[in-house]
Amino acid sequence: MLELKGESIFKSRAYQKAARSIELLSEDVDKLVAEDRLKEIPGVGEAISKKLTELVTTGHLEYYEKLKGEFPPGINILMEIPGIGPRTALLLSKELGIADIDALEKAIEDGRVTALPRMGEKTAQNILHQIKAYRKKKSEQRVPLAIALTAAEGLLKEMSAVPGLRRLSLAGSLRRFRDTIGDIDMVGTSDHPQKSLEACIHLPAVKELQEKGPTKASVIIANGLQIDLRLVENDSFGSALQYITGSKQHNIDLRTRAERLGLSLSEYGITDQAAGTLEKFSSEETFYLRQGLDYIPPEIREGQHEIELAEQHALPHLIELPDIRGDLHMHTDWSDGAASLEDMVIAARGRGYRYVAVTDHSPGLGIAGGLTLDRLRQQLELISELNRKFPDIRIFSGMEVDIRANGTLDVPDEVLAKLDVVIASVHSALNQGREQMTQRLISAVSHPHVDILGHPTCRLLGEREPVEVDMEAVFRAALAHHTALEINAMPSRLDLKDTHIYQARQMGVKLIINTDSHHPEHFNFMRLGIGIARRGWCTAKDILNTLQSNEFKASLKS
DNA sequence: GCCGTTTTCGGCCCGACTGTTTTCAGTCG
Repeated sequence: MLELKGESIFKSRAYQKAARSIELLSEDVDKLVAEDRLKEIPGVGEAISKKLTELVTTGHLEYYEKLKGEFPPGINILMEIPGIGPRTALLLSKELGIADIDALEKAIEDGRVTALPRMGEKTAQNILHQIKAYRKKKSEQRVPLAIALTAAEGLLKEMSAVPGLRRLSLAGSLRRFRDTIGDIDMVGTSDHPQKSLEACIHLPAVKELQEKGPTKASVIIANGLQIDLRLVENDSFGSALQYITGSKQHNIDLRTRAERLGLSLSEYGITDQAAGTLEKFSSEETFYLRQGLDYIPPEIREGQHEIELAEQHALPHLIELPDIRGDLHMHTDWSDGAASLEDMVIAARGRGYRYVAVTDHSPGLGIAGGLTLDRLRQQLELISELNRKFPDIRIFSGMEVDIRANGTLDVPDEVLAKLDVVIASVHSALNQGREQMTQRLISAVSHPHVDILGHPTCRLLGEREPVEVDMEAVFRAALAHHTALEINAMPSRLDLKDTHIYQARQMGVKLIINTDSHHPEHFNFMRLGIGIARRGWCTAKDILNTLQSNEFKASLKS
């Protein structure tokens, strides 16, 4: 609305910057308001801090309501259509009185839109097309990371056969391992960019062409995902990959800093502004190095304080997949898993793990074939037997115990005491209020036999919102009782999420990355867990299952 | 509206693609 009003573009940009900072915050805004610390948020100054305070304390913002009153209704809705920005929205509203998408569709169909200045037939048809896509997309929204990753890797394979293509990499939010993905960005180099691009848009996977220029094309693939492909000269691959990987805020911070050094950054390289010369970079490492910065891993390029630390050579060494020595959450055909206990152990062993925990469901989850205590005793015998059979991997006994609505566990203490690893998780009564849920999780992590809190917020990406809970209070309790919090790497969960991981790690809470495997193939999910742990700035020492077997056992509470 | 080893005023990342005009505005990432 500020843009429509003709206010300085930098004013609306300031609000956007502040909004992004708040999204990345690991603390509650409410808390910062209460403690009068809003101005610590980058991009929040006097004015925005006042407005945030009003919004948080009253649930209402006078400034916003007043602003809204100055415009015809529906302008914001029009701007949700790709291709319609503030100028076009205002034009449509002022000239034709259009206030919603249906009216816009009608106006295009009867030719009123084409009659406007700078609006031709093609523009009108494009908007019509975008309206259809928008209506479809509204129900789909962003796609979970794993789905986009699988699609992207399939596509990379197909593209490796395209003639002329040399280097090719994923970029954008997918490369940064964000938990949900809007579209898939790729960067490549080619000896014949035009020809290669042409070949790419005709790949079997491509369903629809969005746009295509000499160096860039956008297509839609079969599952509805949009792919943006950019081709550059081989010499510029490093700067292009960096630029397209983002994030937006990271790039703005980087370029602002470069400006002070007399340098101008673009996807083509670095221009020395005094000399007017362009220097090209074929790798990201040299691109960062030229600016006096250490290499910054994609997962933490979010415009927090990564540039400052890269400048001081003080970035942490983030955890990597080979650091993981065991997986402590899996299900077998004793409950709802798909494979036998032995096959699951063999799969874990095949990945080079030194230890695993067998954690089938407890009796409370009848629906998931939860183990009766009698069956558990039988399983413990089998585990002893397999421990003798496979001396090169330690098999811990365990259970994923259900946290009842009142915070108690559905397995007696004397049984839990016999197990090596106890995970406690919420599976029911997910709609409890914040107070009650917080108390429930605190009871669980405070329990003397609970080693790990499983999938703490119970979210399912694109399906179910996280439970209402004061995570910081849960972190404090976990810290006090030496209970680890799980980073559940199942594609649909990724729970804890990145900002929670960041906060928990800073507080000193121990974390553990588990796949919650129900099938031997599921152990592959570990790399997703690693990705979001890296987004939370985790090093190997922040994650318990990087420890050696004996050290790991010793680190557990029980 | 924010922010400061150039600054409390005057800057604010930079370029591609489309469509409609004939040199560029609007939008997007």
